[in-house]
Amino acid sequence: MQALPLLSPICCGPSTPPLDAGEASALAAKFKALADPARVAIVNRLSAADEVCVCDLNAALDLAQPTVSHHLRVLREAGLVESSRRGTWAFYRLVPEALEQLRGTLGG
Amino acid sequence: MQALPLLSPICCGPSTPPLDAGEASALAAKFKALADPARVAIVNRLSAADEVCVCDLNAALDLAQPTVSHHLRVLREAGLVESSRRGTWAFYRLVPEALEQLRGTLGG
DNA sequence: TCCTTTCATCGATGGATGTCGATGATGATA
DNA sequence: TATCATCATCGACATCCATCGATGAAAGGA
Repeated sequence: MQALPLLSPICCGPSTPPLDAGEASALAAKFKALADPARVAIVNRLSAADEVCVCDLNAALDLAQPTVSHHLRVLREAGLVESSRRGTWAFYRLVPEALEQLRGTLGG
Repeated sequence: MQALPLLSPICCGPSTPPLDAGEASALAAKFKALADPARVAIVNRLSAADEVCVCDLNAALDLAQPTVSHHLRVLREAGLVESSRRGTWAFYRLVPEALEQLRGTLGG
């Protein structure tokens, strides 16, 4: 996928078609992954360490374990985080490039 | 509101409380405003001009007029855009500081 | 005054989403 | 093997949200 500047003028005259629907949807999907307080909190915690055990998130988030698992899934499917298992534990970490791309989208 | 780095380590030990719930909600609310393809497309169009007439958005977006009005309201209440009326027409423009703050939130 | 245009609001509806208890899958341990 | 801990999935439920037709408000023109 190419760079997707929202603020850089890749368009528009008054009759120019809007941002390609597929690109708009893809971008919206990533923003949607950040559109929940619990997921913002998760990303915030992940940003402070290389990886974080799900058990720590469960302890920190004041939400039921299935709920945390659901939010992690949303973030994972959006490509913002990735996970790996070591033994019984699952560890999650950010995908910095994904956040950086989203950041680039916001201008600059 | 202070800077809200998601990627900058303002926290966390394993037992550190998560990002303040209020701040997480406020941030999530702004991301939620961008979590829809139509609103991404609107912001994209606004980013290409100082201001855009609602009539142009109606023409460009392939959505019913009340739907566009709804999305503009969401963006307005999130503080990402602002509007003014001149005669019969309403013009919308971005609030660059709001987008810039959101951008700062994503790291960098 | 009457009509048209522009835009916002209202009300209804179908679909998406957050939440959690129950259950399942997998690995560690005794 | 039996048990326990960790985490994902399932199913149900309540709430939120995108969408649109109908209507209202405000301004301009005939």
